[in-house]
Amino acid sequence: MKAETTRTRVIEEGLQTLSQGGLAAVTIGRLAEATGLSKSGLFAHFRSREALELALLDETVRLAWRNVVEPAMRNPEGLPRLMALVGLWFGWSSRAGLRGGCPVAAAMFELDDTPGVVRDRVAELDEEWRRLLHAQVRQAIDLGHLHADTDADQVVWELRGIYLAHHSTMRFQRDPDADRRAQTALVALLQRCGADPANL
Amino acid sequence: MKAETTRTRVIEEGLQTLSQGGLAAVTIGRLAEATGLSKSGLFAHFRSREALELALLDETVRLAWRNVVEPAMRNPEGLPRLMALVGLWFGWSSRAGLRGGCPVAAAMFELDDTPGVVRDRVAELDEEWRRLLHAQVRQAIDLGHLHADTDADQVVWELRGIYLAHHSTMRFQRDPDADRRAQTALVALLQRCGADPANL
DNA sequence: ATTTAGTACGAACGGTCGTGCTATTTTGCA
DNA sequence: TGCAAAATAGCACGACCGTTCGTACTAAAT
Repeated sequence: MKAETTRTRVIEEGLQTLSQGGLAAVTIGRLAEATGLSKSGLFAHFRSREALELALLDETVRLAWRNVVEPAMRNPEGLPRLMALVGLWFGWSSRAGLRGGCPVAAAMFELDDTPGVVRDRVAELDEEWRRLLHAQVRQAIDLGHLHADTDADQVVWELRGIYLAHHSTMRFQRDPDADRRAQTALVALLQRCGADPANL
Repeated sequence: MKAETTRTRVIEEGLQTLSQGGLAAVTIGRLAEATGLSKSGLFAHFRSREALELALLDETVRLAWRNVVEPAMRNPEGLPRLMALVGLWFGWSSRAGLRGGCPVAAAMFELDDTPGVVRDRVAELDEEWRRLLHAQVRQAIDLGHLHADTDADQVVWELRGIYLAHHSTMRFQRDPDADRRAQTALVALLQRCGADPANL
């Protein structure tokens, strides 16, 4: 099964391209050249461009899980875990070794009017992520780390806003202040929900 | 000068395409077909694809100015004008007659790793917009509508986050709750800066 | 030892892309 | 009304797109 090696190489290379230039930049020709394969040789591994894109999304999930979710889950439930999760989330793609930005965020803006299987998958990932965030906020509320009347959905929504602002500040403006600004916004959001400032 | 008419028609059609599918979707062939021109006939108006893209960005600015900035400026200085500006900003593209999302927001995510004149222009627009927002926040502070120690840059940064979250909620998830969530976040942000709740 | 499956290649397909060059039509003015 | 100029069409180009095909070579299964 030498294919596994090759496939992995292709997907790793493709993930970098996806991260830097979005889905549109992942063409079979360029990917073949970058990996030293022929177009048809590479194509045989996926049998369609759509399948390649889905494979790349899957790999993105695995990467994010390893780099964000798993380490965050090692923290105690409630606010500490939420803080860890969000802290690992913001800017995770560079720490995961990607030379560009978050593939899912980019895909969301790229596909907002392009129906299809890939868009559907991205929507799924986004929803799963929101659910994960929601669960942590919920737990923080239940444990009394946040006000009982906190609107968890609103908190998740605003966290996404901070993430997107961080993403675009970092990747488009290339302003490293993004981290500080995001941290400030995060602390303000959680304090508004009654978090003890000492735990932020 | 029949050209003016035709050019206007092309740009209007192109703006819809740009709004719905991003810069990548604006191809000379498709645009020619949509306007009933020949590829070369349309091409003659702009002499390069880059020039066409820049022309579309210019038109976006004119549209945003008419639909967002001008009406907002008719409000009294300080917090009222800031509130009007932000209110007109969120979701402005649909109210301006575009069938898709904000062209600038989409371009920012599309071009984050693609250097060139177009990217530079988008960066300029983004910066000008932040300056405009900043000026309004600044004025609200000077007029005592917001706390004197308010960090105007931070406010602008978070406003952008709310805008992006609103944009993606509306256009990708197609969730009309976006308006309510954005309003909630906006009110919270301004209250944190000492705005009188009666004026929100 | 022979068949089978996996892996990769080169060539070619119909399309679309942006961009030139040269006609032809249409327009606005003397 | 005639004519120069402006506006548009027609056609061709090279490049790249995703995809298919036929064909090797290799490793595993029979």
